[in-house]
Amino acid sequence: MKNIVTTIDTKEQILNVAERQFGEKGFAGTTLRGVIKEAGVNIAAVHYHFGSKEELFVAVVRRVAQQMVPAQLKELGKYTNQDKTPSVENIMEAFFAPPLRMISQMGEAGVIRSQFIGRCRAEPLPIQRLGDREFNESQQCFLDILQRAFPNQTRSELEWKLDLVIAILIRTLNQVGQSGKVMTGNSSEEVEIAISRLVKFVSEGMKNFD
Amino acid sequence: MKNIVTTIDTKEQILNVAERQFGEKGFAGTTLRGVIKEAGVNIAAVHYHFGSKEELFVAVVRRVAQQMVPAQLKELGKYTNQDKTPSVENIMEAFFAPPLRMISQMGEAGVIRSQFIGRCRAEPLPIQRLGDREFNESQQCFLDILQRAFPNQTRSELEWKLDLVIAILIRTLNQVGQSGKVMTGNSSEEVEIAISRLVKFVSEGMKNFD
DNA sequence: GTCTATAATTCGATAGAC
DNA sequence: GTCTATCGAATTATAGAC
Repeated sequence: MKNIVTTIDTKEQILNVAERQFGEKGFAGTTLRGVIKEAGVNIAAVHYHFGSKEELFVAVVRRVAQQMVPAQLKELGKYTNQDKTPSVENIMEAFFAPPLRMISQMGEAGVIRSQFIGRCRAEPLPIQRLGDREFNESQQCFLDILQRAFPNQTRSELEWKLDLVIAILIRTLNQVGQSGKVMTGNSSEEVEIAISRLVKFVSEGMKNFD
Repeated sequence: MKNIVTTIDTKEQILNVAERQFGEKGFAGTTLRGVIKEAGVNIAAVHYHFGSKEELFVAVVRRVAQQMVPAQLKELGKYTNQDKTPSVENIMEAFFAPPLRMISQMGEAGVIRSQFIGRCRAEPLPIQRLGDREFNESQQCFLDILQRAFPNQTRSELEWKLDLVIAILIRTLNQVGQSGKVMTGNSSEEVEIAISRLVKFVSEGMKNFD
């Protein structure tokens, strides 16, 4: 029988530090040597566990997406599984709330996560796609339900609007990553206020159509 | 008397290529050797004319800001110099229109410029500040006039809203940098349509207040 | 102003002992 | 799985001839 209580294993330790440094300095600005120094592990360990710098980045992205995307889809599922089409306010709340609540509950790790998620969309193209592949799984679902809510709008119209809503979420996450606050603070009440502000900010704009 | 007709001088050639490569690959992902290779100049020329990689980046930012910021302030000046406070639609158009019109008129160079401006806000922190210093000169002016238009809203409320509007502009510029199109195309009619869509998308959200 | 040559680091990745 | 040692390549920056 192996040890039950053990120190944080090397692999997870590397992932934690890599998430912070990729988020702070970007992919190109991060060096494996900087990661292993802060993680207190050997340089060869990163190649043993992940293979390369790029595969380490993908591993970090996967770990984040596997927590965030299901939470968004579950929240959205509340509305897709009934006949009545949800209001745009419902849809927007299902979009903003899961990542912001998750991050505020994570404390300091949530600040790091915010910065990493924001950085993913800011990466130059070959790297950015590595993140998009994992995160944009929910995007199609939101587009579908938006189409039901707004049958008068074309698909391409809803696409550029959702794209701007994503930009707003990413910017909000970036601010969390830099200030540690969701607008005014990090308590659950303040996070809920921020969510409702964001929903109000974008909902009217979603309703317009050409 | 010197030559009137001459080849593009080294300094400007470096700036042009650097703007493209910084925009495409970011600061950390761009190498001086890559720039001088594409520019067809010698590696020593960069240090002779600019001093260092970071100072070259600042020089590119300055050249961009010196064209964009005055255009925004001039457009905004139409409304600040009269007693009647402008509508939020007027203010938002003064914010979106100058950069988008400028870029669409620049053709291929405008696509490169879009990508660079978008990349500036995406840079990790020490580099990002180099850009903010030059671009955010107009931000305070927009905040002031928004405060006149919305005396019921607090300063901090207007600040996070303007921050999100900036994120929307940056995202739109990023899309131009990747697709070459302002939403649907690059003709002046299509650009004007895109501007009015963006204005309509954000204006209602600006009017809300707690 | 422009060039060659090179200094001085630093990078990702690997080989091989344990 | 973890370590040391190191390879080969690439980086910014500079020195000095022209």
